[in-house]
Amino acid sequence: MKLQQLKYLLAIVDNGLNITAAAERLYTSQPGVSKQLKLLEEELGIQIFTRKGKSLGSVTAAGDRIIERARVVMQEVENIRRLAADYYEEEDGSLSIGTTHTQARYVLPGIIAAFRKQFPKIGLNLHQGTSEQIADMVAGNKIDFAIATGSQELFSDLLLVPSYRWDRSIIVPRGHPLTAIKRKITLHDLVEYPLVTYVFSFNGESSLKRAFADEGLEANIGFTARDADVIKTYVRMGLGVGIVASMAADCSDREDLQVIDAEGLFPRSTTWIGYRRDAVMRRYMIEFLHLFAPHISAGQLEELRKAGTQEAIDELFRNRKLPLRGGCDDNAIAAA
Amino acid sequence: MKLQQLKYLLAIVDNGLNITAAAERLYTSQPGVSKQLKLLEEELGIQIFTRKGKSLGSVTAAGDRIIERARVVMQEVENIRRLAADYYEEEDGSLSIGTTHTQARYVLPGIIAAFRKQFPKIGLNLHQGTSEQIADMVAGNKIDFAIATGSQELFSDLLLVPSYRWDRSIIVPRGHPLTAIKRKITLHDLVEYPLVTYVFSFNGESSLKRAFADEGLEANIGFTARDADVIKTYVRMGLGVGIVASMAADCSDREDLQVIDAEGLFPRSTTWIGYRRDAVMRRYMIEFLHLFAPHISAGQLEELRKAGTQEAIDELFRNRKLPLRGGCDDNAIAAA
DNA sequence: CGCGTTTACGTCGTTCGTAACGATA
DNA sequence: TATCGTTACGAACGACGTAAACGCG
Repeated sequence: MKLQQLKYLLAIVDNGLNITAAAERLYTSQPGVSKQLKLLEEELGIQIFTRKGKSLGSVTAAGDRIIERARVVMQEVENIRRLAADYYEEEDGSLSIGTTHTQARYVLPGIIAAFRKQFPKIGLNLHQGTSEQIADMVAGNKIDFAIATGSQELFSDLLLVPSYRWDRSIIVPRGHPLTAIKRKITLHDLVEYPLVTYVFSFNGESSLKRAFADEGLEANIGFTARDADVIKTYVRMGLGVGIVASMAADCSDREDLQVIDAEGLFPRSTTWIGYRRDAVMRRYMIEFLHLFAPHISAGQLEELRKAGTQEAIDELFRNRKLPLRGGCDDNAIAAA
Repeated sequence: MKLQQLKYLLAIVDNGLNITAAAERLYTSQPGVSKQLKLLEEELGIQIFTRKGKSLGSVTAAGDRIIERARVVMQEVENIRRLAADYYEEEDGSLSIGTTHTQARYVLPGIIAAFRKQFPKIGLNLHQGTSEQIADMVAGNKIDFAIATGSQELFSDLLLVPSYRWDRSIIVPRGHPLTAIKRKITLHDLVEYPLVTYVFSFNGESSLKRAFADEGLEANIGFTARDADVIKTYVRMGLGVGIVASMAADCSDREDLQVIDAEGLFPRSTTWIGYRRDAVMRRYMIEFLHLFAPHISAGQLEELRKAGTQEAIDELFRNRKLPLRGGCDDNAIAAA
């Protein structure tokens, strides 16, 4: 058995049991891949795939379990490489992050700037998508870190570190009637206007709807969009009252928009950062984690590295107060 | 990186950083091993070992972590082989068991006979030793199953399945004064005579001593030995009153010895069988587990296989009554 | 000088890519 | 006939073993 054979095997699986496609992905010849698969199957004495004529049909039961193990092997081999690169003080490497628009646009810029400064030679890839899409990236081993809010159930392969909490903010054009209200805004005030907010994801971003329902009200959702920038555009056009994550209520918006704090109106959300439980983290990855969640001490980071189970992490953060992220000011601080 | 390089690396480590010895163990030439190590270090860009002149001095910090990972890789490769062999219905394989004398001599014979009958072509290796020695066998990956009583703390690498419980028996030569006592024997009766029993292992077989101490008595330990056969020999010679595991109070002894039940006099012991948490079990291994612990149903065996944590197993057996193993009769039944 | 490692080198087995062939829809 | 996998074969590469050199105690 050779590592290459396992690599080829996984490539075949990940390319829909198409050897030709796998060979291309591997930058090698198709007969070579075919032959190595055959050798592997011969050595093991079993069929990993069923054959339909000459083509590969499906994965056998034995194949399934072997593929599972092969992935562990390749992951550990990758871990050995990472360990070595890290001890070598290798300045080579790359960091791939899967996250949502809000994080990518409003939270990460400052953090990434700091990271860049510290590790100028480390490549950075920002993959943007919905929670579901990020989960797919995790499954395909495309990203080192996932950053999202809620949807924890989609990420059972990852260890999730709660990072900060946030409220929503209400944004309206300057001079909007809501700005004339001197007392704290209530949900009753809001139902008077069409709301412009995020598209509800499949899992349950409907916490917004529920907040209204809990007071016996029905929200008047006028328009939903995937990201805060789009929402703001439509708010500027007078389509309604925007409700976005506070982080998205940027300083620069305040020229033509007014931001109204909505603390307490809606449940607080928690944003987490997750990493594969079985992957070794290189130094720069731990540093990134630290930049993103600076409330975690170096000692705790070390504990996290060893933890290995979500329960251990949850225990670490039980009764722990997470930082609260607001808009304008926080981002200014982070960028400095 | 090649699997062979990792294999060589581990062989070097397991042979005290002696490349020559490692090469012999691997049935290959010494320069070959040396070269592959060098190639691996070159590829990784780090030193795994420090050098004292030309000899290997010690393992570097990076090396330590790499070796750890390499062991996982090799274990998973072995697992792939096992899976394949199992699906192939391969009748090849071997089963190595590490256990104590009492099990090897009095409990396992019947079980192994049954196993042999079912899997005549599977090689069987019985390694006998103290708990500590068995723990070493586990560390060196020499055995598939460990069977012992107590000393759980030595086997954190294994998943331990509680299998049965047992009491001690008192054995005396025929006509011994103790046999004249018609009521149930008490510890007070026993302190009158020198006792012949097991050597106390380091961890705490002193449960026997404690049983006496709890009643304010001091046992008169006349002689200790490692196994019941030796103890019985000395009891026959009239050196004292023997206290052994009930399983060791064999039918055949009853010609010249008398066995007195000591149930309740001493705390009950639990014998467990353990296996590596990260190793795939072949079918015959699961079958052996079933033979040894027949109170576990097929469904539970499947659960055990998936469990992976000691907590899950403990949960499975919480409030579960384990079989109680006596002497003569039980063994006769098992052998049948 | 003995022990253990590395270097050198010839041999042999393996892998790889190209090209041709076979099978399937 | 287009697509995909296998077989065939020569070239290049890599692993292995022997022999010899090197370094350390």
